[in-house]
Amino acid sequence: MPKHEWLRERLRAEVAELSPRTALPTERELAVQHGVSRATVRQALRALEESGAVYRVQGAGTFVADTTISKSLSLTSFSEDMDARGLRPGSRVLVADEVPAGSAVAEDLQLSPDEPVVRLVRLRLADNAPMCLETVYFPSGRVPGLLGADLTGSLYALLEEEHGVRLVLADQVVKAVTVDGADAALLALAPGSPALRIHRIGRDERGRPVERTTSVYRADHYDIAFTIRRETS
Amino acid sequence: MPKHEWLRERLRAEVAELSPRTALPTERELAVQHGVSRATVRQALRALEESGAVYRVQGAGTFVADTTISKSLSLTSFSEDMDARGLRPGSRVLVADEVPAGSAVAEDLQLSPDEPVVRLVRLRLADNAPMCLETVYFPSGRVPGLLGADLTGSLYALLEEEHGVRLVLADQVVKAVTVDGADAALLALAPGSPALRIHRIGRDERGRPVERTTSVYRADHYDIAFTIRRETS
DNA sequence: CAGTGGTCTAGACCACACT
DNA sequence: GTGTGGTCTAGACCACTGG
Repeated sequence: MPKHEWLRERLRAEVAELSPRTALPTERELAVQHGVSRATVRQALRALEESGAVYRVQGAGTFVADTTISKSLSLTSFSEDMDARGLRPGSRVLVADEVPAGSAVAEDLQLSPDEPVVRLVRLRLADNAPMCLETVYFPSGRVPGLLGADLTGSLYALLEEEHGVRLVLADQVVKAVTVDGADAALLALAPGSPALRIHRIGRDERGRPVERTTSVYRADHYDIAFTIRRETS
Repeated sequence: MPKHEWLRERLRAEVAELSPRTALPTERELAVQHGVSRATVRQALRALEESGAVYRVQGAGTFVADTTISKSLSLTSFSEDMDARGLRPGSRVLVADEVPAGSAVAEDLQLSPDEPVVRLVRLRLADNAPMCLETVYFPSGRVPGLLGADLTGSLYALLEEEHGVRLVLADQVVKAVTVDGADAALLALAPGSPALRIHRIGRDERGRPVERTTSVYRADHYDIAFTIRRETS
């Protein structure tokens, strides 16, 4: 483990025990205390600042931040998301097949409309209650044999372990909708109930699209909480 | 202007002209070319990587990223948000007064329930059409004289210029709702229409809460688009 | 294997905050 | 003024990619 990571985690633990607005030792002191250079200290502190654990004031010092939600929005699978909320994730696979991409999917995944894609429609459960209706498309070429695997769990783990596909980036669009008809019935909602629709294009480390997901979440049991920062102008 | 910022903007402009996956010069070459040290080059490249303009592969090089939406979600005012969408922002002030905080507002702003807060309810317009219904609370002590100012424009600019309050951080919760009654009428929507409710606690550079806003956006004309990253594990 | 980005060092000077 | 974080340098070694 690199020194800056080690130091970051060590400081993160120490900072968690301190009161907000307490001053940390100076960067030069931390460098001496932990036997590293000041540049390494700064790399560790930069990460803590980005994660909202501390703030820095030029000329004054580094201080413990006020307690906040401070979950920056990060790319997670449904399973991970539910785990973080203390709910047990589950799945009911409604559709699992291979179809031509079609124009909309092809555009999102940067394919030709007649190229094959794996389609997966799942009802996602939290503590056995319907939470989200999810439709996922993958380029067939990136996930050979996927349809033969167990599709009830986390696809992200499956993608990484079985197909060497790491999702590291995603473009998302969040919108409010109302659900009707079959969707409402599947989600155990009255027609006209509000829901969050999240459209996502997941990408690998090189920015190539590898996943296109549309999720519809029950509004009564789901919201999105996160911390945002102002652009440094 | 620091060298790393100058270099970052210079590289950002150059990168914009190149095709995705084109390799940039090596860090050592860039250092020589621009007469700076490699550490400075790395600081500039790190910023470009964070903003999604390039990606780096250890052992291979630095490359131009695929074109994506790549707007990381950042803290913006309604006015700035509409400007970015090419719409002309406007306001109709419905309420502007001072009231006791009450328990809910007091908790969010870390005040006592009987401390005074400035309350502002505004119908926000985009190209003169209703877009969003917004209720804002400020601790009165942080914004003396605010009620006497022009409240139809950007509050963020007003806060910074008149009161030295810089919002740099916000905790947000996004939820889907349906609107009814007076809210629906104000937004020119049929009762039962979907809407995005955004609850925000804005904070200054030290993490102290200075603003509490609840906004209800018309779903038919508003969504949230942004790019997220996977936590580096 | 050569070359890349990732890490780390020891030092210097600057801009800013506080006293 | 003194001390802080912010910037910058020149150099070194490591881990990884790719021919």
